[in-house]
Amino acid sequence: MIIQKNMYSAFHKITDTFVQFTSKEKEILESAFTYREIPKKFKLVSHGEVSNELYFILKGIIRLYYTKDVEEITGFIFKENLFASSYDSFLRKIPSTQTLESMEDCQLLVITRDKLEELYEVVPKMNILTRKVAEQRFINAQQILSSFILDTPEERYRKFEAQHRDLLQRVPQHIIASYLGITPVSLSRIRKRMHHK
Amino acid sequence: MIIQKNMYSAFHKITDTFVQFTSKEKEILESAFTYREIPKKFKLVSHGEVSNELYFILKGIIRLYYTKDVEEITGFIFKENLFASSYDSFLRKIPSTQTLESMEDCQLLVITRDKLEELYEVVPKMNILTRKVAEQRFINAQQILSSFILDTPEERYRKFEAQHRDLLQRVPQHIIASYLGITPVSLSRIRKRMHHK
DNA sequence: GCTACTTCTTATCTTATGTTAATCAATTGT
DNA sequence: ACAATTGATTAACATAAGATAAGAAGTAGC
Repeated sequence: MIIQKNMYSAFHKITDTFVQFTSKEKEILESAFTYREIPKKFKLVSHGEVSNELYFILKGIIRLYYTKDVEEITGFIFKENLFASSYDSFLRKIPSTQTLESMEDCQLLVITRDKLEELYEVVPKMNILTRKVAEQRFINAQQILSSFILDTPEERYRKFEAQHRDLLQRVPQHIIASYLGITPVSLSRIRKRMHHK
Repeated sequence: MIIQKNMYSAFHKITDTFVQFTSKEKEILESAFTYREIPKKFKLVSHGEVSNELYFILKGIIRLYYTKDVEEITGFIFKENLFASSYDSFLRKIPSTQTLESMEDCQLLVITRDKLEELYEVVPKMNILTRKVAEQRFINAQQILSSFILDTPEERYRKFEAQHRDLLQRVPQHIIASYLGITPVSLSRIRKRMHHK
C-alpha cells in the first residue's frame, strides 16, 4: 500500500461538512492523528478490552460485531470516510462488548482518547465536530432501529440494498444477514423470493 | 400543577453529570429554557412537521412513535430527567418521521433551536453538554439495537422489565409490545409463558 | 494442482410470531 | 349510572423464520 501524499484531504473534506476549522486548527488536528495500515481480519478492539482509540477510515471496511456463544453477530459495517469505534467502550472507558475487525486491508487515521481530550482543550471547536459526529451516528442508529421495529426482514434487506449497493459486492452475505438480524439461510430464501417476483 | 420553586434543580443535577457550568453560565442556561406544562395526549411534534424545540422532562412521560398505515409504532419512551426530541427533524430541519406525544400530564423545560444556537455562541461549553447527550443517546440506541439483533423477543422483554420496572406500571402493555417490536398478542403470550415457568 | 475453507443454496422439520376475531375487565366521559 | 372507549387475554389458523444438515461453487493456501 502506498501512503497518499494528501492523505488528510479526504479527512478534511468530511470535517468541512461539520465545522469550519482554520488552517492552523487543521494542522493541529493532523498532528493529533496518526496514520496506520492494518491487514484484513485485524482486530482493532476485542470483546472485553477497553478501547482507547477512535478511527477515521481512509480506505477499507471495518466490521463491528458482538459475540454470542460462538456466533459473531454484526452490529455495524463501517466504510470509507466514517469514524469507527467501539463508542461505548471508548467514551465510558469500560470493557467493550463489541469487536472491531477489518474486512479488507485498511488505511486509517487514528487518535487516542488522551490526544482527543487534549484537542478539546487546544481546539474547542473539536467539541462541535465530535458532537455532530455523535449526532449523526445517533440518527443513523435510530434509523436502523426504526427499521427493525417497522419493517419486515425483506423490507430491511431492500433498504440495505438501496443504500449500500457497494457493500453488497464487498461483504459476504452471511455478514449482511446477521446485520439485518436474520440467519444466512433466511436471507438466501428472501433473495430467492424477491428474484422470481 | 404547581410550578416548583427550584424547578431547575433537577435540570442542573443532570447537566452536572455532563459538564461543570459556572453559576453565571447556569443562569444563562436557565434563561434560555422556558417552562411549559402540557396535558396527557398532547402532541409536541407531529409526523410531517419540522421540530424546532428540544425538551427536558421534569415530570411525565413522552412517547415517540412512527405511523405506519394507521398503526402507531413506538420507537422510544422518554421519562423524567431525559432530553426528548425528534432529533433527526430538530437537527436537520427536516419534516419529522416521528410523533412526540405525552402519555401523562408533563412538566417540561423547552429550548428552541434558535436559542440553542445562540447558547453555543455565548456558552461554548454547551457544545460539550449536547455532545455528551448525543453520545449517550447514541449508546442507548445502540444497546437497544443490539438487543434486536442478539435477543429473542422474550429476552428483550426481560431486559426491559429489569431496566424499566417503573414504566411497566405507567405505560400500557401494547405500547411496550410495539417498542419491543412485537404485537400485543405476542407479548401477552410471552408473559404467560414466563409466568408458569 | 490439490486440499481445505468459505460462502451460498436448498430441503426438511419445528416453532414462535403475525393476523383476525371474540370476550372480558377496567377506565373514562357525560 | 350508563355508554363508549381502551386494554388485555385467549383461540384458531397461516406463515415466515430458526435449526440442522447436506451439497455445490468458488477461493485461498501450500
